[in-house]
Order: sequence, then structure tokens, then C-alpha cells
Amino acid sequence: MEKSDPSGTPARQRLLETATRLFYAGGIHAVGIDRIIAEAGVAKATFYSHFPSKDDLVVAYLEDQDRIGRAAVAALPPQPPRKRLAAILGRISTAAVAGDYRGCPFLNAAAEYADPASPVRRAIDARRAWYHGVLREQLVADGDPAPEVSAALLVALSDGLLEIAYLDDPRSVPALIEAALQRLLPAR
Amino acid sequence: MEKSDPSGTPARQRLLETATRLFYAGGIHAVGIDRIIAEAGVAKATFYSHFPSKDDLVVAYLEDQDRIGRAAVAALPPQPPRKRLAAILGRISTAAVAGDYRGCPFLNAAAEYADPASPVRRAIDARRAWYHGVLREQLVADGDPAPEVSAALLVALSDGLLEIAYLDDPRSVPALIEAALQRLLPAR
DNA sequence: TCCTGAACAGACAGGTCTGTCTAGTTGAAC
DNA sequence: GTTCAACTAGACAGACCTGTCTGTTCAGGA
Repeated sequence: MEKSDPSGTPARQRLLETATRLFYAGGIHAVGIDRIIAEAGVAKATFYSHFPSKDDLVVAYLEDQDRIGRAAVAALPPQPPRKRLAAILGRISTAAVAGDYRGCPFLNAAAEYADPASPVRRAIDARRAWYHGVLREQLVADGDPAPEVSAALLVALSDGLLEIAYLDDPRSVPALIEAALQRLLPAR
Repeated sequence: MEKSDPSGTPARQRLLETATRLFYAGGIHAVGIDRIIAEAGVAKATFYSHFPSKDDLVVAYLEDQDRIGRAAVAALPPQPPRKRLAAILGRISTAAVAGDYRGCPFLNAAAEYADPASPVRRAIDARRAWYHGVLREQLVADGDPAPEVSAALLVALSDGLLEIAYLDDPRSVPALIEAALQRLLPAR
């Protein structure tokens, strides 16, 4: 899990950082407000002055992770589309080999929020639409004959590799990414 | 979600069927014992005489789903490996187009159980190992030059397509499966 | 007829959950 | 020095959680 940048008031920032750590490691419903405020060293009233409800904190947590991911992709150096795709997918390897990897925060949150109209699910939708769009854009630039299908396949591959990194063997992920790109993208 | 076959005592069966429906639709932590026994029409003492704890019920739920999946694959008609692979992956389409699809029960449960040593996670591990093995077996029979890598890629694809069916557009899944098989398996 | 076993209803304990509230403290700007 | 905003501590309400317990009902077999 990546760190967020220090923005907002100290109390809000501590709350968001603590919530990020605990939600990611333990799941959302399994972590209570009391534990978050205790570990953040923040009074309950202060918490509820920053976040009207726990779900608002959950949305803030996901939006923060989304922002971090977008910034990382935006910061990639200029490179040809195919290398850029490899770099984007390569972020999965980076996450996988880091200790305490617990899967994709968005997929994990989606498992806990069944209502597709909830703000949490909307935040997840936004993330997925962005990711699909980024991949499609690179595929178009690469001259892929079916960028829409290829993008969806790469989204599925990304989701699945994140699960493999969490549930199976993280060390297998880098080789799988390489093989997947070689097989899914048209031969050059 | 598929129905389980009627086994065990009526009370136990009703509990398992109700739990399956509620856990799958609403998530595991979000559904309490009280609700399960109320909708199953079973007394609390009866519940705890069949399942020592809620987690035992969760494990039974997952093992039941696992058993159903294995039976469905075992019941496939004899056919060449590549067709069999298409039939196995095709089960994702079937699930996706069914109403009230809420994703993969195993991936959803994994998101809620962070401890890899828990019985729930062990049940998930068993399922994933079985699925990987089934795919690898067919790939070997098909003469795939790298069955281990191909099997892992198909596992990842399956996981990802289940997420796409849940979070994005279920109707896109059948075409994606066809495209994935065509691209991932060596040209014939 | 009596006994056994399975299921019933529902109270209860002890804890946790979210969210609200009161009251006091700090620190900086003016 | 006063004011004001942000913070702290912690009690409280009301709901829900898992799990235990007591006692009842009822069918089937010895």
C-alpha cells in the first residue's frame, strides 16, 4: 500500500492514513471507528467533524488510493505505447512483492459493498473506468486492431493477477505479466 | 448462485441454503446469525448444534459452492481439451448473465478474511488449487508448451472476468472469453 | 407408556457497532 | 486579554453482534 501525501489538517490526515492501513489490512466492516480513532490518536468528535459517517471515510480512503494510482501513471516517463503498457501492468508486480500485500483495495471493497448505487461502489466504478480508459488509449496509440477488447482483457488480467498475488504466489506475477502482454498484444 | 443438493437434515439444509443466499448477496460480515436463523426458520440452539460457530457455517458455504463447481466440471461431456477449456471458462458467462450476480463467492470471501491461516482461506486455497489443476491438465492434454504459465494466465483471466461480470458489463464477458482463449492458447 | 432426540421459542450475557453529546483544553490571531 | 476554531476525553444511546442457556413441543421406537 502506498503512502498518501500530507494534505489536509493533521487530524484528518492521521485519520485517513490510519484508516487506509487498517481497512486495507483487515477489511472494512471488520474495522470499527473506535479502533481507527484510538490508533490515530484523535477524539471521536473530531472524527465526525471531518467525516459525517464511516462510509464517507471509506470513500475518502478509496478516492485517495485512486488519486495515488493516477499520479503514478501520470508520472511515467515518455515512452512508446507498448512499453508504457508494460510499465502500467508492472505496477502490479511492484505491489505484489511488497510485504503485507492484501490484494486490490477496490476489489476488496467491492466485495463488501453489494449496493451498486452506493458512493463506495461509485468510487470503484470511477477507478475502473479510468484504468480501462488509460489502457485503451495506449492500445489505440499502439495501433491495436481491437483496442476495446484488448483493454477489457488487460483489465481482467490485471484484476486476476492482483488476486494471484494476494492468494497464490506473488513471485509468479512478473513472469505472468510478461507472458500475458506477449500473448495478448498483436505480434510486432 | 447455484442451488445445493438436498443433503443433511432439513434444518441444516435450510440453514446452509439461507446462509448461501444471504452471504453471497450481502457479504459475510454484513449478515448476522440472527438474520440467517430467522429467514431459515430455525432456532438459535439448533443452529449452534449444527455449526459450532459462524465461521464453520462460512466454511460449509464455501465448501458447498466448491463441491457444486467441481461436480459441474466433472459432468462435462467428453470432448477435446480445447473445447473442454472453452466449456470450463464458459461457466463464467453462465454465471454472469444470471440475475443478481455478485461476483465470485471465493474472491469475495477472501476480501473479508485477511488471515491466510484461517479455515475460510484454506477452503479458498483448495478451490483455487483445484481450478488451476483442472486447467493445467487440459493444457497438457492439448500439448501446450508451457502449461503452468498458461494455466496461471487462465486462472487470472477467470478471476478478472468474474470481476468484470460483477463490476462492469456482464454482457461483454462471452466475447471476451472467446478472444482470450484465441489469444492465450497457441495457434492451432 | 415412557424415553429419546431433534427442533422449537426466546431470554440473556457480554461485547461491539455507529453516531451524538457535554465539557474542557490548547493555541494563535487580533 | 479576548475570541474563536480545532482539538481532547469520555459518557451515553440504541442497535446489533456471537454464543449460551432454560424450558417446551412433538414424533417415533422400545
